[in-house]
Amino acid sequence: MAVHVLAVLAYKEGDRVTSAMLAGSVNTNPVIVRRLLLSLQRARLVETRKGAGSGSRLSRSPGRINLAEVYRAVEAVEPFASPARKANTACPVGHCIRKTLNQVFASAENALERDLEKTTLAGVIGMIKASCPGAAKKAG
Amino acid sequence: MAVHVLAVLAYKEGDRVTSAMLAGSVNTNPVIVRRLLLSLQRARLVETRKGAGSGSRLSRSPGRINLAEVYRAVEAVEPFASPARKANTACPVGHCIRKTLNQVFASAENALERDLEKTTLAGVIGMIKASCPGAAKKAG
DNA sequence: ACAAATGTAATCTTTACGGTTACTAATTAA
DNA sequence: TTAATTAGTAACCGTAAAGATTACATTTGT
Repeated sequence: MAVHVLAVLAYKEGDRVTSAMLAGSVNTNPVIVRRLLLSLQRARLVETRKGAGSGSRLSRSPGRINLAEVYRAVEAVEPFASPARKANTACPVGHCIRKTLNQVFASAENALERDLEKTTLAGVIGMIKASCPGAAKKAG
Repeated sequence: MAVHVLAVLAYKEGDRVTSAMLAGSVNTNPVIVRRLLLSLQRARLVETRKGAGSGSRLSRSPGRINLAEVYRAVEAVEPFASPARKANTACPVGHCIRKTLNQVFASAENALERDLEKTTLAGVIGMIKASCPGAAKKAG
């Protein structure tokens, strides 16, 4: 969803867009969008102003925002499940596996982010326009 | 959890291990382990037999099972959230973004799996033994 | 002052995952 | 052949996370 919102903002080329409009595109509720925008603000990806006639816009050009930044901004939980209960420390494997898996998963997540870094928001917009002839220029 | 179970099986070097024993190491319920083992069986990573004195073991040597296979065997949902509701097709971005994001996410997931491929179960066991002096050889 | 937006809290629903119990089916061992 | 052991599986519960919704305070522009 984060990428969707940011893509709309990129599409609007710096115009301020309200959470209600963004919610309309994502087909969700403005409050959901605002909560997401808070995360994106913290990551310095968007700028938001309150008040009449305001809204949000990208804080950088779409070519200078890559999807790894977006991923990190909204990443809620680890992509790999950690068991709810602690492993049995009486078992030698259970006792020591956590540290090992953390290493392996950190490496995998790093590989994921390296790949996401290759795509910018501008790239996403380009792909959308290429794959969808109708998406010419700013509409609703 | 899947990696944990497989690590125990690798640690036991081909001995058959019951779901109750595996559950003991992971500190969970045998039924949970059995459900997981079904996925691993479908992926031809473990062999399981019923009956007294039976249980599960790896169907290949630990050096020939990598974590990408494990990931694919137990992968339940897409790692990237898809919105519950469909995007608003009246918005040009909403209309066409899904296909684009699927491409990007497929690439990212591929990068993830390429990285996981680099680690085998034997590697995991080696890391555990290295990081944890107590994990010498088969205990409980 | 008023209208338009965001920030934010409270609550509800849905979904996924793990946990638990209970039962059936298969296989081994005595 | 009988009994014990073990996996397969269904049914149901509890919990946690994400989104959905409503409501309200706060800020800002006209």
